[in-house]
Amino acid sequence: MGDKLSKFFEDYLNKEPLFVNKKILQSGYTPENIPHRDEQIKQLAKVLAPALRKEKPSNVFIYGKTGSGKTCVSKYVVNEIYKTCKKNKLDVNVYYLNCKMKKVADTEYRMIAELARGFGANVPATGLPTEEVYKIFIDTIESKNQLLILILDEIDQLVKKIGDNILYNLTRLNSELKNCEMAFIGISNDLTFTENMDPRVKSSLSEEELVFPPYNAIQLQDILKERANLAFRKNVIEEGAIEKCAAYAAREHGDARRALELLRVSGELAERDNQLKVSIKYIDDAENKIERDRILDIIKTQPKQQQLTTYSILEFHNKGKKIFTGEIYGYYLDLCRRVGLKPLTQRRISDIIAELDMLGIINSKVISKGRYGRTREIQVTIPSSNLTKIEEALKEGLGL
DNA sequence: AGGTATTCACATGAAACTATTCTCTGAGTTAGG
DNA sequence: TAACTCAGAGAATAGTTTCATGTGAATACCTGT
Repeated sequence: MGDKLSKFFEDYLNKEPLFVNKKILQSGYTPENIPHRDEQIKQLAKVLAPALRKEKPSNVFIYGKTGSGKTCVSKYVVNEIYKTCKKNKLDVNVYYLNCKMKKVADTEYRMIAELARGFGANVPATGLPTEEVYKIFIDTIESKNQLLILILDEIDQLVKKIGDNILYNLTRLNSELKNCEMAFIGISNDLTFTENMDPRVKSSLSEEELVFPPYNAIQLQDILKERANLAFRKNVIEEGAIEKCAAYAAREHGDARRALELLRVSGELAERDNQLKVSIKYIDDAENKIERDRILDIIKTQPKQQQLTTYSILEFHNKGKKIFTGEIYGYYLDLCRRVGLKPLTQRRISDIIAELDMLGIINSKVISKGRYGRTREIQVTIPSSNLTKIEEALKEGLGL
């Protein structure tokens, strides 16, 4: 037994890995070269250029679907500006903030607190009035004469959640600052985002606008090839694999992030199977695995009540009938009794079902059954190959 | 037959409540000078 | 008297409950032919 294992490790070590540098395919990586975004880079650079003379550049709004290079390009350009400024001893600072990150910047308080922390202040997670946090933030940045460039990624999410008040406050802050200035780069996935926003905020925040079109399959191929060259050893990718990755991602509005993830996971799977090459079949496997892991992760980290709801839905799904809210609630009540949990109201379950829909675990649509009322018709979108694993995870989590 | 009115079974919204986490403040306590 | 402790007040936030209102179309109910 021990022999076998040590041989396994031995083999593992001697085997040439497929990857040279896996980091290059991971999502946080900012490449040196961004193909097919020259135009956008140039435009953004043009807008931000005044920063090099320490004048406040216009605020910019960047739109585009997920994985169209928004974050990548803005980080890249801003970083270049930062470097140049440092070289010329200009006090220009940049800060990147992702507003969607749970528990970090998804409320007004947390966002300002996070910004303040980013510039060195010490802000507690709770307990202070929001006004106070604003003051701390102002004080910290005002301690130096500087120009700030703030990248607010995915603000549409934040605004959707807590309103556009926060943006108004931010832009207004600028006029209260004596010592320094702030420029904003807002990044949004939602193209219609500014439409129902306070016009005052809109005009001051989106003085300039950039739209990132989605990549097409050919462009995705270029991106993948470039990164694959850096990330993998030479010639480990089978002919056509890259093309397939690109095609899959292109099908989903040209999401480069997805394409890269697909390629990375394919590589990981191939490596695990001791293959010398990443063959095409691994891409299908990878797509399956990504989806399964995503759902499994969501479900495992859900609170018990959500798990119960999900479980109820899956049980009904197995019976192969159409599923409606009322049935689920009934079954859910039953489950609660069995597990010994205090059941929630139907109102709440209704919301939970809507949340599950948002997460892409199920597909629900509101229909009217005429005389027999109005309800949600629910469909499970999990492919059946993944269903059993997920059910088991649920059962285990619930102790059933 | 054709047109209205009902009605069902929830959806959807808003507000209020609960519980938790954390700060700040000031009263009371302690220990050293 | 300075330093420390500790309870209470006040904030932010997540997750719910309560109350109120909305709604699409299958049926029930008319109506005049």
